[in-house]
Amino acid sequence: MGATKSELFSEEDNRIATLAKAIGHPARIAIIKHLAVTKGCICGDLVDVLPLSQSTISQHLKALKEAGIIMGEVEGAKICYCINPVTFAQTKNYFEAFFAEIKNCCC
Amino acid sequence: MGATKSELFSEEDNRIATLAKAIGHPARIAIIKHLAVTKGCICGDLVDVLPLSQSTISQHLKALKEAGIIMGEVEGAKICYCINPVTFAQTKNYFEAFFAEIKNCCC
DNA sequence: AAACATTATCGCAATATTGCGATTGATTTT
DNA sequence: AAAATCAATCGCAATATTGCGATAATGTTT
Repeated sequence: MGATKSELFSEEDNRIATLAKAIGHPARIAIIKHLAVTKGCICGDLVDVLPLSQSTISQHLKALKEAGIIMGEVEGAKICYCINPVTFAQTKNYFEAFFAEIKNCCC
Repeated sequence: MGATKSELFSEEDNRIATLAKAIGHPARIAIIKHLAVTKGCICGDLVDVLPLSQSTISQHLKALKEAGIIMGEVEGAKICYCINPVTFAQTKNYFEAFFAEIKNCCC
């Protein structure tokens, strides 16, 4: 196989897993942090800051965009990427709810 | 390639990425939730509850254990898995700090 | 219009992940 | 001791991810 059998799990479990997976790479963490500090920047800026090629960074941006964590706004030839405030707040809430739901322990 | 170049990123970014990655699968979310509700159970119980094979669930348990999110205690032939309260609290803190660090927006 | 800047995408290779059945090793039960 | 239970691991196949260079597509400058 190799593909996650997401149809076997709840919407909720899939949603938080998808968000966590999107965050689950150091480059994407670094991208999110940089977007937060700069309050939005273009891909080229990230290429200057991160030790990865342009095509690789573009792919990570795509992954974050598909998960709904960031968004891009066209500004002529450039695209200004920034954290999507709405969905990022939702993401935060999902994680908070998840961690609150656990808070138990142990054998 | 195919391998993440983690040596190029900060300890902190790698740590949260590793934790997020461990959580980034619906089966592992479901496992964590079940361990929380039952306050610990054996692999066989998870096999009864989840629509995956024993070997697959065993692998997911291994992944969660390696990330430090859960731990296993030998009880004769059985192994009682439960959330590791210490590291889980740390995980929660990491995510809280990460989300707090962002809380900005946008272009 | 030509040169340039910017970013997405394609094609490729290497590696990782997901999932399963079968087997193994260990403990319990009968 | 034999049979049964439990969970880890091996081996395999399918798919996904990571990363890069090259190219394409679009807009900007000169």
